[in-house]
Amino acid sequence: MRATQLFFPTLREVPSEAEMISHKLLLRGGFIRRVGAGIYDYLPLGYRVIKRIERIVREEMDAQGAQELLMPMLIPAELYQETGRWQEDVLFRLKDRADREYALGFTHEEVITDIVRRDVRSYRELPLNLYQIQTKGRDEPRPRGGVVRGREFIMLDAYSFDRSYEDMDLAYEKMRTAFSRIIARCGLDAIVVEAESGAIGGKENEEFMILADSGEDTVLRCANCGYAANAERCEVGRRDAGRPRVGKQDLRLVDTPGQRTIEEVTQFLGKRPEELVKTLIYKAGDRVIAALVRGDRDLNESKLARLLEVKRVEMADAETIESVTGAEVGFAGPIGLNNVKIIADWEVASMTDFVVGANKTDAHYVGANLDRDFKVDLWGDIRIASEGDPCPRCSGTLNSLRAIEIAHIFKLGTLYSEAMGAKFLDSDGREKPFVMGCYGIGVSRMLAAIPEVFNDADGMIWPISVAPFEVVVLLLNPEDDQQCNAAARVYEDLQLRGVDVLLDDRDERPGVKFKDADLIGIPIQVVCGRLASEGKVEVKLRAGGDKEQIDLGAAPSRVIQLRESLYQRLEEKADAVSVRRT
RNA sequence: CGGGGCGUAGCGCAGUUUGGUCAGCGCGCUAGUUUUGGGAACUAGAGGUCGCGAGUUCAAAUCUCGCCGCCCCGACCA
Repeated sequence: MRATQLFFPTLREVPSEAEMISHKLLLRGGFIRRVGAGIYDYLPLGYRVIKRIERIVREEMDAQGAQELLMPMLIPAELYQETGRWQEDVLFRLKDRADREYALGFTHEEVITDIVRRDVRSYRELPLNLYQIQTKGRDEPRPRGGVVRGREFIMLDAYSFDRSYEDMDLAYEKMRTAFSRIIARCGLDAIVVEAESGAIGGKENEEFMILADSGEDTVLRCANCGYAANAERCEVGRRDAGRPRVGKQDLRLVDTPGQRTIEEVTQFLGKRPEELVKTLIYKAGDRVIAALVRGDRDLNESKLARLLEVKRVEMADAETIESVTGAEVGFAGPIGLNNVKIIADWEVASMTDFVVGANKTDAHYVGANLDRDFKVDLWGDIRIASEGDPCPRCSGTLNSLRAIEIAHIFKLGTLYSEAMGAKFLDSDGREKPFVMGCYGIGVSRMLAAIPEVFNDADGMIWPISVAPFEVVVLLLNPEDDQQCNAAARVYEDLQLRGVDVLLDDRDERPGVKFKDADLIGIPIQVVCGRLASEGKVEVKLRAGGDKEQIDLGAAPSRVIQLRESLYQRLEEKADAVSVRRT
């Protein structure tokens, strides 16, 4: 491809819409443009990267025996209604001229299950793994970071169908391998963490996380044993619990007029947040409960819901809180709270002489102690894990890291097949629901995650496997015949040898070409400049290293050698992650 | 949905406090000349419903009200 034929509008200045590094660079490099909030164009360079990522995805999915198909993105309401997901608030809903309802597909469990329930009858047709690469629509509450979280995005979604949980586990492991290899071949290092399953459901699930300070997610990892989990899910180890020490202080009621928040109360009483116990009133199904965590901690609603064996819990409204506590919001406490169940985080068990709300407007208790002043009905791990917390698996501590979630895999079991009546006849002559798994990778998110990790002050640095071009030939002065001839020769030779090469033949000054080449991050650069008069060109890696001066005739072979070694490195990386456990 | 910020030429911004002297600057773009190893110089140009609507006023980018859009933080989230 000649640069004079290529549409890649680069920008010298960063559009003010961008905050994340990858977003700025993708805009500046002419890879993407914004159409609306969370809606983007993929310009030629960006789309080239997308296509190369998709190709890697297809190769690895096919290698694991998965088959590609394509489902609609316009989904009749009835399908989502079958499983109750028509209520999901991320759904983009629309109506046709006859007032029939549809949604844009946001994930396709119902659609794929519908395919399989119609046409798969026997265990002999299993296992089955079907995937698609498709644009999804989700009415995200807050799109972010350009193509990192769009309301429309390209995703690989795969679905496995098996006759048993054992077979599902095998399918899951295969997808785990495929995903690990895909991510490695794209040059990235992922850590696999335990996660919440959210709107997809199912029990076991893992996310593939790319470490990046700008990431939206927090991962906690134990350096000692390797346990890693999304902060939404992460368990907290229990230390020193179950043996409440006796406090020294008597219980005292103190006036705290208008002091409601932890910050206000600590300031007013001259205490630290760790000396308070927060009492949160929640609705769990039709019950109201009180949950206790240390003042500086956050409650994890998913953990609380699991402990109480309900689907979800939600904060009680002001009216409920007032009727339960007999006080205005901001003064709830466990003492004298008789008609609701009290659930406490393990950590509270080791606290003494703490501050709690008094269930009386404008008052708190100080010197509160367990058992003596109130009883806890149920203990559990109900807080959000954070930096420095004890590891739940060993004696180590957890470190907190920021990350971008690039993929998520789920063991669904029979969640969808039962809801939708998708059954097959097993070898024992019985009808059974399919045992399913589902697996997603954010393809367009990968377009952002890669330069988020690989960049420098001059721009992006694409791994060769996904680069928009493998090589760029910089013709510095298109009016110099020797330079032109050298550039044409290298360009044509590389093309003949199957290299994806861009020739910068634009009528621009050398500085512009160097800057653009660096910005768009093509991994191998060949410079045809002054040295052409001596029959030489320069070859350089974008990622760094010296410029090599090479005889014109030898240049294409040298480029191909470099190219092969770059691919080699990525292959080795993929092999390393696919043998390392699963 | 809560909090904060922004909206003036393709991009980045000044001007808004104190209404008039206000349609400006840099980059980019067009033409010409010179230039050609890290975002060239000069000359001459093109380009704007100042987000939209209503109002106040002799006069509105500037003041008032309403609306729309976008970004960031939080909530939420595959």
